[in-house]
Amino acid sequence: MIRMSKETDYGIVVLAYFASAKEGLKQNAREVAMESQLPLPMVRKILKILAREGLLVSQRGAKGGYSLTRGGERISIAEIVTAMEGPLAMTECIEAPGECRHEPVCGIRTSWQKINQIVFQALNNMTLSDLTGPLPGPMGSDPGKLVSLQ
Amino acid sequence: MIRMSKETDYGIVVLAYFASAKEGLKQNAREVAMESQLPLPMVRKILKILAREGLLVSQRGAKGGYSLTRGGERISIAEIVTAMEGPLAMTECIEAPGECRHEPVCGIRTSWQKINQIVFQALNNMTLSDLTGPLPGPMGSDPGKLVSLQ
DNA sequence: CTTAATTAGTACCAATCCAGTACTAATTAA
DNA sequence: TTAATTAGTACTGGATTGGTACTAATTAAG
Repeated sequence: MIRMSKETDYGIVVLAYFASAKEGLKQNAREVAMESQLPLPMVRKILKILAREGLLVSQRGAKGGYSLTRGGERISIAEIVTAMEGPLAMTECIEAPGECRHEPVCGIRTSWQKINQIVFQALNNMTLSDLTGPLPGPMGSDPGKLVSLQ
Repeated sequence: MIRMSKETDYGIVVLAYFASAKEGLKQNAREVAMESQLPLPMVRKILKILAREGLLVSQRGAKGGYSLTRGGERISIAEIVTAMEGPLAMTECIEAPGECRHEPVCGIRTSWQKINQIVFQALNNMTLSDLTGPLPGPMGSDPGKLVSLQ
């Protein structure tokens, strides 16, 4: 199954929450967990990752917390996915070239790279702001470009 | 990690093999396993699924085997993925609406549907023939359309 | 200076999922 | 009738994942 891990899914939910809140809002893990209805230990784990990867800035100590490093319109979904789970790699041969023992006789590795790239671009064309914008309705910073896909 | 399961990956490899062979070629599981360098039991399993899902036509009994039901240019990658693992669902709430307990308070489910759709369209725009075409070099029935994505 | 609150880092665990295998039944060419 | 082959299903060991626990480092406030 081609599926987002729950961790990544939650990461996007958490970031969408920050993006939809007042610009520059700082909140601690407990507050984020409350608001997003996600388990606190999980939220802690995710916030740490997002801070380490530079999508959130953290302040340690009492009255500490997290806030977005940039506006939601400047954070793509692809970037979040990459932060949570490393470079997008839909097959083993994308992530670790040379390790698949079929690689020498596999005629479609080049094609996998293209498929991977297409999916990446699709995720890269959507931003956090697109998620938190007015719903339902047209979405995306450039919906026309996306729709032209079909 | 957003990754194809090995089963799906192998399914695409196997189908690409059929598509690149002589039009209408019929081969049994053993032959396919030999050619594709994949484990025989796995190949058997995959061929069964692809036949059940209508991408391959099977002939049972001695001298039986499998062949493509259509030309490779009429089989999309999205179709293969769907055959191997059911409808593309990047999150639980896509596959089983109503089961995620966060759904009532989740502000981004509609967006997930759009992301899912974009990825699907990306995979739907690429066919088996695109995989087996001349490599290396430009690929796809309409490379320009794909490239315009960036 | 001390304390309490908070993030950072790491290690851990149970449950689920997945790649791969095994076995039996049904079908068919010879 | 036999041998070859696909159809269907069940099983398993190992990897992955969702989630937790614990300790160290940092900092605001009294």
